[in-house]
Amino acid sequence: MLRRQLDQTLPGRTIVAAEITRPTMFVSPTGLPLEVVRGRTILGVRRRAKMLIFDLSDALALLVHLKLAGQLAHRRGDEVLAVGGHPVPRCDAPLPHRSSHGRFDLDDGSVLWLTDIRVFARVWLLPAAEVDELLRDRKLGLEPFDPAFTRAYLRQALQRHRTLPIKSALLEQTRFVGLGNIYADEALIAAGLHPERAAGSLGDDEVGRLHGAIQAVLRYAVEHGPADLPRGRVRDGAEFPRAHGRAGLPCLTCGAELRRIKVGARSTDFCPSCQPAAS
DNA sequence: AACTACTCCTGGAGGC
DNA sequence: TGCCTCCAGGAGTAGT
Repeated sequence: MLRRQLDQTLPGRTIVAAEITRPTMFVSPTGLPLEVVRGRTILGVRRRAKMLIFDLSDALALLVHLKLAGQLAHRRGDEVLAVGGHPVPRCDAPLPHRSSHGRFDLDDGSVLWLTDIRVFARVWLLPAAEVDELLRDRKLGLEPFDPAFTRAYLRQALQRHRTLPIKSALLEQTRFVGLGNIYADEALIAAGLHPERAAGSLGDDEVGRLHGAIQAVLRYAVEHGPADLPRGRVRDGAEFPRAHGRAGLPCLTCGAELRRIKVGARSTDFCPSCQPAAS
């Protein structure tokens, strides 16, 4: 969603100034200073797993990982051209926010803002030729819409984590990528699987349900934007979030009260009725 | 190789 | 209203 928006508004724009005020947020593996992006043109915006890749002219690239609270907003004055990531600050809030730690000024007067209230987001600057190596080092698994991500692949991936809770296995990025804490909960409630089930204990039909749920959740996220709304509110007509952030509220399917537990130190919301401990 | 615990940060929510 | 405490959460790393 965010990548699609940015890939509509940014290509062709030239960076006239760039600043990242938090040193920890900027990573330059080859020592290139951020200033070298000045005068470079943005050619396109790609995505690999949870990394956004901005291809620049002169064989440079910027990589951005928003982590858990990062937000990118492309603005021209008060006009919002593109926005995505964490919901704080609100998409129509005046920028810079006090947590706006990065800005890229573009040749048409618009600005790409990076705001992160937790300061966990990272921006890498490196030669384009080294992007693949950086991504390879992260040992990322398959994209869930890769044709190779089949039910059989998922079953095999889960078998490698026999005793690990299924919720924890879904967050592991080395077999397949894209699910964070929220979407993992959403995939599990859609598949009707208890988050503490052992990953290796799923039957073929359960793996099939999970496979479909993972793709459905991520397809919805790509088309409609993040499920991350404050306090579990559900957008009018929206399918998500059905689980995450809704502990104590009634299940949208059966009306039972959703529960919150910790799985692998991660907050996990689920429906005790729709997601039984064993099937 | 699989798994757990710890770390990084600080805005915002909730308690009183 | 305002001060205080605690929670969230991706992923790298060290240790078992």
